Amino acid sequence: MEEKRVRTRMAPSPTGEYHIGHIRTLLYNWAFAKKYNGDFILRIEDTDRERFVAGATDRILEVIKSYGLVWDEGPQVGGPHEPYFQSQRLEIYQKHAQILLDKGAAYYCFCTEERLEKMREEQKARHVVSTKYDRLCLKLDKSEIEKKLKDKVPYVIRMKVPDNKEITFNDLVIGDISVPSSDIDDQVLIKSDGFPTYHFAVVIDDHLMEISHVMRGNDWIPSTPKHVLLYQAFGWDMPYFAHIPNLKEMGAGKKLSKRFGAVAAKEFLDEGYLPEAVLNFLMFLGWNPGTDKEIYTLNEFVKDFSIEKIHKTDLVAFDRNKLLWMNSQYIQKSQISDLPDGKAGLKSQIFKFFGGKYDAAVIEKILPLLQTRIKTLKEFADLAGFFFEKPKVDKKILSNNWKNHLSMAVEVLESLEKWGKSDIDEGLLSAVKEKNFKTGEFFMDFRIAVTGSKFTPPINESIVILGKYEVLKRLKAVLGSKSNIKY
RNA sequence: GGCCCCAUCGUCUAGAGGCCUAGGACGGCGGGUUUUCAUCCCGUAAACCCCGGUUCGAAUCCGGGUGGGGUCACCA
Repeated sequence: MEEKRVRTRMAPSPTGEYHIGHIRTLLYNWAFAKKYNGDFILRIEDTDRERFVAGATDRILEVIKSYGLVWDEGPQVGGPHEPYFQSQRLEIYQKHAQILLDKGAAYYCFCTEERLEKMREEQKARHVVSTKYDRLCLKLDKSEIEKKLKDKVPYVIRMKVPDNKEITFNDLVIGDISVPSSDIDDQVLIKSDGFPTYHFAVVIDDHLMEISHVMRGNDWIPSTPKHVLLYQAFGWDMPYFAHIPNLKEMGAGKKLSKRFGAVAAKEFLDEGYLPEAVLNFLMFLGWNPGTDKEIYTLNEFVKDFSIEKIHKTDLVAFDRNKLLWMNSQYIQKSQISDLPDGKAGLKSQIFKFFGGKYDAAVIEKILPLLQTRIKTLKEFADLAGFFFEKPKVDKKILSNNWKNHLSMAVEVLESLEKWGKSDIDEGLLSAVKEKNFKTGEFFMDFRIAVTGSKFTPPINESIVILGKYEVLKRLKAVLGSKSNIKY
């Protein structure tokens, strides 16, 4: 038997911002295709004209690219199965609906939404276990149908679900799943606006685009039987299905919620997370190599990823704490300068993140002091602000002895001939000893006077970069405003 | 409610009948290094949902219960 070429896909709907969970699913699909030298296809499922959001497609495409993931076929790049927008494939769906109609596997339905609503209410009132279409229009004979069609009565096309059939399919991560056909509604295939429903379009496109593996969130499990039925009605081979655990918020709640932080894929980037770090974090949400290795590049992931290793579980918590840790790992290990291959170093990333607000040369100089202290790019501003602008100093947080401390610092630093770290260390430390200051207390006052903060990078190393003139200016400014106080 | 799926530390997970006194990582706690904050290092607490069965032996297999989740649209 010939093995099918591996082709996976991700099919976003342009109904809003791209969710971080979608990036995770996309990543798995992408990696699986790459692992087997297959193709990863991107398809836009824009069949819902009511929820359609203008510009959403472009934004989705942008985010995916900003995470460094690329598709082999799809929008912008094209491919052998164009078009990749479902809204441009309407005739294809119509044609296939006709095939099913001819086979008796589908039928016209002229019921109005009002009637369907009423029908469901009645079913509920009678405590029917699960509401389903009552197949009223299945009783229509040919002439009635033709007349309604001729009169342009709005209609949908429904799938005719076989009676008393056990629908079984194999899921690569879950195993065999089977559902009685009596539990499945006569699904709408073509909506009254002529557009296909998701269930119909997805099956046709996956088949036509020769998708070999369908990997998606496990919330799709209940609708997979509908798809199976469609494959069978057409007489097509089914792709392999693999349903992966969905993401949930830590603690209370289920879905990821804005209440707990970023949700949209783009937000994480805006908050100063590195794409590689987010991806690395995402890899482990439902998958594990079975070793202790946790830091993974994309290439390593492609190599080690396998569907067998996907965790067979229901929900996976999105631990923002661990993401933060992961990001800090990547920041710490980042090269500061740009790499020879053109990959942006930490310096460039920070420069870009803040839109050029901070001078790149200064960023480069101070980064060694900050690399172990920032967990996101955004935090750079909090910790490094004093390098770029004069801080506000709250004198209330200084020690009682602050004036003596700062006066000594001015005296010592002013007399320094060389402005190296060891010169500063030695000068200050010996003076501290000589004057019998408490080392910690002195340096804290000194730190606050120069930076305005109690938590900073190493102070002596910082002032080396800040420069003698600037440091003395800051010390004198703090002293000066209080110099009229005499003891 | 019907149907479907799931069940190991707080979290992500390792674990495919004996290697489990259940391992790793994040987080927590304690300590060390340190002029602050971090980093780094060391240590520590913390889990097999319950009940039956199979077996010489079960976190691992089977059954039931309980709990959680998903889904039941002319949305995807």
